[in-house]
Amino acid sequence: MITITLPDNSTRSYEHEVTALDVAKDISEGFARNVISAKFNDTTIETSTTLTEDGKLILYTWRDQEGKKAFWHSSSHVLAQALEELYPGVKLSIGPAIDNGFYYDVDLGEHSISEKDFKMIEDKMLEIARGKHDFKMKSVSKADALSFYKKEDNEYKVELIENLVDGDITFCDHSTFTDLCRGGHIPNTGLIKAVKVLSVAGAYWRGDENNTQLTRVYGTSFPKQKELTEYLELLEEAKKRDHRKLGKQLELFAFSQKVGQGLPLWLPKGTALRNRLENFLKSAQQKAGYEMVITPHIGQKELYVTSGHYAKYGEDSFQPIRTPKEDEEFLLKPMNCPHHCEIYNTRPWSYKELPKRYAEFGTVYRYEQSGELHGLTRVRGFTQDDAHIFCTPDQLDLEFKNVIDLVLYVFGSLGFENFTTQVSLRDMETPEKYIGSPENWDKAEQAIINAAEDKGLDYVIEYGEAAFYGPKLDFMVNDALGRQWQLGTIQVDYNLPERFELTYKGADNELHRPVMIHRAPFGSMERFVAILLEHTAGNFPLWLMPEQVIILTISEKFEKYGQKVLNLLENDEIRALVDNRNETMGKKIREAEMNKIPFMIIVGENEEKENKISVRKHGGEDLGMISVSDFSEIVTDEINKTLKQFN
RNA sequence: GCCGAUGUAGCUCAGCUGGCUAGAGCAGCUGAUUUGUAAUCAGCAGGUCGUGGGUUCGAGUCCCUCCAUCGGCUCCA
Repeated sequence: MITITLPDNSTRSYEHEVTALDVAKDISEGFARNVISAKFNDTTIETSTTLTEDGKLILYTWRDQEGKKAFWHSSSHVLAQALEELYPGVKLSIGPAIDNGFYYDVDLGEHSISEKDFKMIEDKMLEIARGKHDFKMKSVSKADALSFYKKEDNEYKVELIENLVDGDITFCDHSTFTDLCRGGHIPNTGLIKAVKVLSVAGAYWRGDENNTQLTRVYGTSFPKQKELTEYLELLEEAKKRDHRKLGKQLELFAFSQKVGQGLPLWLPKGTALRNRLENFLKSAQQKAGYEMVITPHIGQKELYVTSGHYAKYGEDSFQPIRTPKEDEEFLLKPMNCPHHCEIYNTRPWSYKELPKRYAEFGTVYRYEQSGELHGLTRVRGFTQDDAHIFCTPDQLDLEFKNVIDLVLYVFGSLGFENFTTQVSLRDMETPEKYIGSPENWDKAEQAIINAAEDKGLDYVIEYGEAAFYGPKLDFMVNDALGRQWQLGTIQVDYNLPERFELTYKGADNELHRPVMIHRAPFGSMERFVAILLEHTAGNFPLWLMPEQVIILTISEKFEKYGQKVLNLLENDEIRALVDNRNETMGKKIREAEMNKIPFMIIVGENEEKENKISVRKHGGEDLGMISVSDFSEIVTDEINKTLKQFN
């Protein structure tokens, strides 16, 4: 007699042992047909797995994330089989499910795959899928598993198996194909009705660039052709929100081969937008007790030797600038903190004067590897909305929490609701990557976790993601294609204060070390604007829009009236321009729509006669004929709705 | 940096297996039109086909170098 508990806490008892699928059938035949994977007592199992003891069973369909995972994991097996058949001698390594599909890393040996081959791979996969082969798990001894892959001369699988415990090793078979596998499959290959090979890329074995580079084949699959088509359409839609495309279209920023790669040029409209963002943060920071500072773009090499940056990045960075003087070297600043430390050091401080909060929109230069550059999200010259807070250890907790509030205020004002917070800690396995004492690291890491807890943030901990001088609390936001980017960051640092010998006089009349918080709510102006573009598709909050209103004259005869309206709007600090070109209304509206201008004002004979304006919102909504002052009120209200004051 | 792909006018794209002065739409300029809610009409101008080299009687098209861009990997102070 075994008792199975379902997610709704209902239970079902059976005289004999049953499979997960049997339980599904017991619930309903229709449901059972849709069940593609299962978990038993929090362990992923096959739907065909026999349950021999009491426990909690969760059954998944395609609608569940776990179901999709099993579906795509199974699809990666099919991909691997197709690759084995098409490219004899191929060596398999790993092939997991990912967010929207799966990949398989393979060593192709002599072969190579390019886009031309995708169709052939897809056809082969579908051919295998149509065979409706069952996925069957079997236990294998470590010795047998090793000899299986040694026979195939597959050093990757051998390495994987060598790290596994004998007794825990399982293979999965379907059709003529066998793979080392932990399990979690759909019942058979026949459920896979639509497949798409999306791209090929190089990927280092075990993610280490010193290892062989394998070929990674990305794909996705669906139980229905229609769902694949919809997914591909979604990808096309996302491309339209690509900040690189919108940035060009809306004339916000540009790149020039002559200037150099990764060095963005901010165009007038982009600069207007960026300045507005900066002013927004400046005013919040002023209220939060920050003081603005300005520091040079270069600093003596010695400055970065002191900070530790030179030892860490010197070789792989922009090389020192030489001067006519022997042995004199300057570095383009890769960050602002050393400069701010030296500002702190210009005079002695009493604990009564702390915290000091130095803020600077500081432009920094980092020699990112060429393959990593990406639009405005990863560049070689960028401006951080940087600040460094120097405080006593007692003040750290409150200061850190206040910074969290500031970041949340910034994100809220810009409509970022779907962000995730990540506590980035050091990797204990590789202490050589970090500077500073373990005690200080412990303190800093604990301070961040405490603050995140107190603020009720829903955070994930990532080990090995810390900066080399300290742990971080990062605010992550996705771009249009779902790639995750770090925007806001807050970091606790006990190390630079030591390296720069920062001190303050305590109540005990002794010198003490301050603690330092590095923080940047936007992260960088470049990346922030990029992600904001992708989120809003260029329809920024009204207060940020470079152009809020465009006045369209019906014909050139109404230019005077258009100018009059413009002046009235300017008096109310509304940013407007007049389109008095000799073009049709249809064309002017079309262009204003494409330029994403939030409000279009149409002026002609009727409006002039009644001393009013006709208003059309971006997107087509008609607000009818109203007075300029009523319109100003509408604009002001909308701005006040999104732009709250910080306090 | 590594793997794979791409690079034709300001923008978006055609140009088949190498063959006569490289095409289109939009944008620009000129003129006509004076316009009522997503493209008025006509004309003109605009490209040493990313760069440098090679193969060939002949290269936008084939090969190599470099540069830039795109998708990944690694990296991300």
